[in-house]
Order: sequence, then structure tokens, then C-alpha cells
Amino acid sequence: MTRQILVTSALPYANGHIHLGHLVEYLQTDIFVRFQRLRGHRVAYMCADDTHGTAIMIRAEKEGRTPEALIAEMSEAHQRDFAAFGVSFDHYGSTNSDANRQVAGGIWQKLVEQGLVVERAVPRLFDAEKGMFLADRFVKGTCPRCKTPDQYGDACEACGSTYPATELIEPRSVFSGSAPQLKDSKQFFVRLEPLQQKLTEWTQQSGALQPEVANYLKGHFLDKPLQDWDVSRPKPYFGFEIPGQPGNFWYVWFDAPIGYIASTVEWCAKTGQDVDQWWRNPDCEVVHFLGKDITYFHTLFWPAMLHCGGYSLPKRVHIHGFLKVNGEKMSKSRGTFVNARRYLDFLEPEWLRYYYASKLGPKIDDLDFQTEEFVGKVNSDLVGRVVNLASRSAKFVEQTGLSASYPDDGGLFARAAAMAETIAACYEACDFREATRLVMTLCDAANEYVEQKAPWTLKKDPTKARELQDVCTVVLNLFHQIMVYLTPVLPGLSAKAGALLGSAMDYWSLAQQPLVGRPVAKFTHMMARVEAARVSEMFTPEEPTPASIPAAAPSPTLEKEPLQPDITIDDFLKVDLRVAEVLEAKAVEGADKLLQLTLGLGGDVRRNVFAGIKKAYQPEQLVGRLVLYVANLAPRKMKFGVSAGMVAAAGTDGEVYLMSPDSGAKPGQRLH
RNA sequence: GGCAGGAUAGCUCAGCUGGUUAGAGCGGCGGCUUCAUAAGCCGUAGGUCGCCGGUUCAAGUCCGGCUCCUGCUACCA
Repeated sequence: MTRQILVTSALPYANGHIHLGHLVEYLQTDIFVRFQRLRGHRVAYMCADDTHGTAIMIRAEKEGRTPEALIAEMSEAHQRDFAAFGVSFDHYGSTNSDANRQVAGGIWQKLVEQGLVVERAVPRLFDAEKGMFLADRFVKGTCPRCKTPDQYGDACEACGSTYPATELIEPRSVFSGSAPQLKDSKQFFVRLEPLQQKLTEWTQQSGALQPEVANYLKGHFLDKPLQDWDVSRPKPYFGFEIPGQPGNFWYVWFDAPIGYIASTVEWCAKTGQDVDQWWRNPDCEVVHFLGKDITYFHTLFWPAMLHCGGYSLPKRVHIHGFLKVNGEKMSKSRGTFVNARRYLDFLEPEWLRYYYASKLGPKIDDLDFQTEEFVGKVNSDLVGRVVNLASRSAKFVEQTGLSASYPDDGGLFARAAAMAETIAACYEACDFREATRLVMTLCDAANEYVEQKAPWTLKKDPTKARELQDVCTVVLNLFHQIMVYLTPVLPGLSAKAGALLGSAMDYWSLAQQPLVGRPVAKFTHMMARVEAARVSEMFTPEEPTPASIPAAAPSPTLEKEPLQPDITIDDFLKVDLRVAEVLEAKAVEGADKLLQLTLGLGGDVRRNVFAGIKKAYQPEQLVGRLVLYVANLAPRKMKFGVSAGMVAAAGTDGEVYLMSPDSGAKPGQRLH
């Protein structure tokens, strides 16, 4: 039966270029899509750029151009990168399109009609001088955590912490420089609680989600009343103004997934189809691919919107993990944060397609790009086992072509043909790792056959010309089958195989019938080998150009926590730093990071302090030692008691190093 | 601390509803071959299946407890 399947990949944000991490998703989706097409199903692969939001607006402003100009450029760059990797979208749209505005408006209308939109006043920061509310990114101030100045209102770039903009120290508007005030803002919320039952049913029983995802939702969200979702942002905002609510815009996450539908709308208009046949048709399967970071948008909000808007709920939401490189998170400083374009400067796209395919299973596990493994898979699997089959047989039949009838091969072809459905099931389940592994077993069998028949020996005996042709006919047919099975993963290589044998490579069942009595083209090189050095080179941070090398080598620690602006001696004297002796130290029940310290300041003066140093120090090793103590920090009430002041320590990224005075210092002495 | 996921050969992973000597690929080692993009073939060595207990005739496979890792979440000045 021909199925109708609408497939999406998450919309890449227009604020950055496509990198290897993105490609895990797009290549995975593309393999799935190409597989379905190969099976003869009707497939629409929809994607678009996600273009709205504050980040885009700020960046465009910084670069002195309109957001529209910025997103146009990014869309072009994204599509160029995707095309280079063979990602075969049927349509690539933009969330900043008329179609998207209309679909979003339609869904909004339905939400309003169903009484799911509520209006509420929320205190937000307000720039009185400019007369406007400030999005988090428009407020700058000192980070409440690490005290780095000049940080945005939502997150600190120095310490990575996030916080509400209202917690910033000395906040100011980036527009007027004035101190923002708190003022009630009109915000629109979508109520999700009325949909609780529907969502519970869909997440837990429809089979659309991987089991671990269903569990996650059940334990995290569905076990308590669902919170209303704040879907509006006051102007200025790059996005769509909410109909009838001047000055209020849909939050980027409201209209982003709607881009899936809008993209389909544009595609249908272009191709003369009815969009409802794709999005309001119970016989059409909607399948989303996305990363684990955006799970809950796609498994709670999005189905809620679809449901209310009268669209089909996804048949399947397939979630994947993140990309790591040689066991570690991708990192710009280590050079492992590699853009698609940089990859193309060093390596071949099909290598990556195969490598990812050979690693991707149906679960959410992260995928680790390991240099040696990559080289091994490409060189031994693809070149050594797959391509080598053609390479070691094609030239013997260049003159004669394939035998007129398929020779006896001991059942090899039939066995491989019989495996078609097993392999197909692996593709269907997104277990590409198993699919490619199975295909490799076919390669092994084929190579054994070559070894046994030794065509190079047959060639020496003119009376065995017929046998030589038969052997090569078998080998090339096994190669052809293998390439049919690998077509979703390696469309480029598949096309070359097709050209060699005159096969269209466009249908899964081509693997069922042997090719006979046809010419074989001259064998040409099909795939290069990888050099490990090229891969390493790609992952090596680029040398800064001479002009940009600063006079002094940058300090990595200073980069994490930049030096602070100058203060006066009076400022410094406000801080009362004392030598203190640790009299007691013990773990705090129920706290992972805290130790409770009793500090002595000489005589009987004692202070109780909770310090986040448990991971670095044992309580017993602290007792008796002298530490540096911030004596006049206002006491802070914590879950476990009141902490009076703090113990000074250095360190980033979880490291903790306590300060110690030289020997001879006495508890209670002040630092000058 | 809560929730979720994981812990099986050097590496990446399979092991479904419990059942003969625990598997694959890569890597290692030994040999063969030379048609082929220094490709291929054959053979071989590696595992107390995280730890402890339980259920069972029988447990990586089920149950309980523990340890460690990862992610989200919280307390963290």
C-alpha cells in the first residue's frame, strides 16, 4: 500500500550557520525520506528557516541592516549547505512568510474561539524614557551570579547562568541607558490544562513517541497541572503582530513550528496540491525529526496547537541526541565546532552521511564523532568492501557486458534479495546502524565469493571466458543490490553505481531482479579514501591571522571571567575580609554541593556559613585550617538555614580552591 | 535531592517476551592472496555481562538494594 508521509526536520534558526551537529538531524531525516521515496511512498519533506525573535533583531541592528536582509542571506547559506550534503527537501520556506502569518492567524483564531487564550498582566522591565517594554535581550547589567558587568537580561555570557532580567544588578536599557522600571505588561497566554487529557493520551498511548520521551513527559509535566504558555512579546519584536492586538507579537516559539505547515502551503501552491490532504488527512502520516533540546515544544505545545487548529497530530516524533566529537561536547575553542562549510573544505559529504547512518540507532543517545572510527568506516566499509566489489570485477566485463542469463551463484543473490524487508524495517525504525550493518554482511559474502572464484585466474585461461563473465555478473549484481539498499544513505555513490550498470536506482525492489544481458560502462573511480590527517586538520582550531593576534597571549581563565571595571579604595574597603578558622565542618543533609562550616574569628566569636565546596573538600580536611572569610556579606536565608557571609574560593567550571593565609595569621585579622 | 536514561570484549554497540560453550563491526595478533582505490580472504586471542542479594531447574535477560556516568531539575554567596 502506498503511504502518504509528511516529514519535517526542525527549523534551523537564522542566527547561525549549519554545523555538524545540525547535520545529524538533517542527514538522518533525509535518509528516512529517501528510503520512503525509494519504497514508492508519497513523501513531502518540509523545512524552513526559523527567523523571528529578539536574537535576530539585535544582530541585524548590530550589523546595521534589516532583519529581512539578514534572514535572506542566512536562508541562502543554509540551503546551499544542505544541498551540498544532498538533503532533499521538497520545499524550504521561511517562518517570515505570508503563508506562515496566515496559518498562525488561523490557529490563533481557533485558540481564541475555544477560550484558550487568556490575557494577564505580568510585571516586566519598562524603559520609561522610550516608553516601551524591554525584552530580556534589551536589558543589560551586572550578572547576579558572577558579577560580570554588561550582560544581557536573560543569561550571562561569562558564567553561563540564566536568570530573570529583574535580578540583574544595576540594570539599564540598551536604548536609552536609563534604569528600567518594573511595570505591568499585557501578555497573552495559551491555556494547556484543558488539553491535559488529550495530551496525556497522545503522549502515552499513540505510539508517536519513543518510550523514554513519553516517560519524561509523564514525570515532568503531565503529573501536575499544565502551566499556561506565554506566547506574546511586546514591541519591538521581529515577528508577527498578533491580529487585533497592536504592539503585541507572537513569541518566536509560537510561529516557528507552524512553519512546517506554512512551508507545505507554499509547496502545495507551487505544485497544485491541496494542503489539507497533507495536514488534515487521517491517512497522511506526519513525522517530525528533532533534537532532544526542543522535545517539550514539540510534544506538548505543538500537538496542542495542532489539535486546536484542527490539524492532524504527528504520527511520530523522532528525537535524537547531540553530536559529540571524540568524546567531548563540541567546542569552538577546541576547534570541534565545525560548520558544514568547513567540513566541505576538508572532507566529502557522503562520508559523513554513511558515518552518521552507521552510528544512528532508534534511541535518543548522543552520537560521538570519533576520528579513527570515521576513517575506518569510510575506508574499510565503503571503499574496501562496497566500492571494491565493482572495482575488482567491472573491468573484466567491460567488453562483454553482463551474461545473458543469471548464473548459478549458490543462492547469494536470493539470500540478499530475501533480506530486503528486514533491512527496510530497520530503516523504517530509524535504526540505520542496523541497516548498514546488515548490508555490510552482504558485502562480506560477496567479497568471499570473489575470493573463491578468483576472476583474475579465470582471466588467464581463454577457455574460461564464459565463466569469467558469469562470475563478474554475479559480483556486479550483488554490488547492485547492495547499492540499492544503500541508496537512501549514499545517493551520490548510488548514482555512480547506476551509471556503471545502467540502473535507475530509484526503486527498492530493484534488488529483487538480477540485471542481465546489458552493457557495463567503463569503471571509473567512485569514492576517494579519507586521510586521518585531513579529519584532524578539520578539527584543529584555525590559526588566527597575524593581524588579529593580540600582543599578549590571551588568558583562558580571564576569558571565562573577565577582569572587572576599576573600583576605588573606598569601594574595596566596604568588603570586610577576615581570616577565619574552620572549627567544624559537616555535610548538609539533602544538599549535593554544600558543606556547613562553623568559623571562628578569635575568642568565642563564631559564624555559621554554608559553602558550595562539598565536591572539592572533605569536611575532615577542613577542620583547623584558616580560610578567607567575607565577614560583612549580608546573611542569606537558605533552605538549610541562614548563611552568614561566605568563604572565599577561586575556580571555574566546578573547580573550587579555597584561599589560605600564610602561616602566622590569626583568626579575626582583617585584610588590608 | 527529584525525574529520566545508561553501565556487556581495547573502541562503538546487539542481545526481543529468562534456556545449550555471551555476540557483531572496528582495532590487535598469525597466515594466505595480489583482480582491486596498499583493497580482499582465512584463522586467532580478548568479557567475574557495574556491585550485592533475591525469585527460578535455569538470569546480561525478572525483582530489591547499592555504586558510578549522562541529561533535565532544585538547593548552591
